[in-house]
Amino acid sequence: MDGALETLRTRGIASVSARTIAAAAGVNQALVFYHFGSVDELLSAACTHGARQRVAAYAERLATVSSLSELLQVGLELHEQERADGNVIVLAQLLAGAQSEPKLAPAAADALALWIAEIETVLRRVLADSPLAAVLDVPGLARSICAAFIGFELYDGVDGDGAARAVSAIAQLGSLIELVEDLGPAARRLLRAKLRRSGFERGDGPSGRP
Amino acid sequence: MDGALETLRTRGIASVSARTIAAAAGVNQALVFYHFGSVDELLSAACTHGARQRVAAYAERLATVSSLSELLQVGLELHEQERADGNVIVLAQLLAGAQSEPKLAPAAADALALWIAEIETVLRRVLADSPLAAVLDVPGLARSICAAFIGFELYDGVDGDGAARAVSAIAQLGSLIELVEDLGPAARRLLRAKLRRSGFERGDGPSGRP
DNA sequence: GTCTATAGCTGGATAGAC
DNA sequence: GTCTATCCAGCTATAGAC
Repeated sequence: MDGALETLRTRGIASVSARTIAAAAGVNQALVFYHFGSVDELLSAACTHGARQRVAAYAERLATVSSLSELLQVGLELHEQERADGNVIVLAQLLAGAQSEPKLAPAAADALALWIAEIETVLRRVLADSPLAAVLDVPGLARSICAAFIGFELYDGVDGDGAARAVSAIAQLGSLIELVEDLGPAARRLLRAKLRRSGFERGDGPSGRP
Repeated sequence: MDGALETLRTRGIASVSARTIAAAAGVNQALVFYHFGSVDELLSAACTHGARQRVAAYAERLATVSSLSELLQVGLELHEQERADGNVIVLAQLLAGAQSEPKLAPAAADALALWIAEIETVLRRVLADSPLAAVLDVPGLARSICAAFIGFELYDGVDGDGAARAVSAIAQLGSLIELVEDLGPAARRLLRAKLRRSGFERGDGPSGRP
């Protein structure tokens, strides 16, 4: 599985094969089929395994987060770490492969779900005593953050400078959201009205639960 | 080139080959090498061509946009249209391939640059008489939007429901930003101070130009 | 469990007929 | 410009030795 992740990371979904993976792992190609049945199943298992490891590794760090800007800071750290061990890019490669290979889709969705659940937990805690908690769709935001992260890592692969600029712009946006958090109840009512007028007020989520 | 885009869209970067592309185009496989030299060069040319076409097709629509929520609306339309003709997913596949095949990187970066330039123009116009124009990094935001869009489309391929929820959460965020736009100069000063305190104030960009 | 060997296929790329 | 024919490398998957 480590060989599979390494191959996905360094050679991409297009170059992944039983042979390239076996070479990375220093074993024979036939073992892929003996242990996993097919290359797709190995990729699925490896990706789930890798995501579990990485999410667990970040869970401790994320548990200390108590504000949006801190969460943003962890995101920047994760982005930095990606240059070294590239776990998000592995997920991106699996997602790319899953678009046209349905066998890979469940594993990709599951791996993403692990990250989403973690982000959702943090987000809910961070927004707990914020006026935004009642008005924002936290599960939707968690999904957005994870999806966007994938896009940023792919962009970083072809234009590092551009991606760096994109990341810092998002950091600014985060600060902006914190500013809104600190506004009084009048502005908060204005926000709710505006959201409702735009038709974006969600029908499900924490406040709508019976 | 149309055959290349179609193959990239329906079969993904992992299944793209001179043979599969030629079959999609209804021609012989050898023509790929006669006209483009290699599969990678064909993919690069096709992707640039496709991006030019799509950006041009949306330029007219984007020129009518005069607010953030309208821009958001166009984004939602584009996202819907992707289900039918899937141009962004082609870009995502090329980005995935470019991570480990440097020959594809320039084409992927160029295609993205076309979208970024378009979004940047709209963003600058939309924010022209907003207090946010002076404080936000517009080029960085344009890059963020494009990168995030890529991630959303990939996510949509493995979890349509989750992606839909992510998209509507972002729509909420857009409304939130508009709210901030409508705040008075006091809140604006507060925002600037907050950004500066966080160390996120950009050193380059429109306001810093001599 | 791990290896070699092999079948049968698909891949990039070229030569050469038309 | 487009085709057929071809080379050889690499692919998945299996059979069978150890």
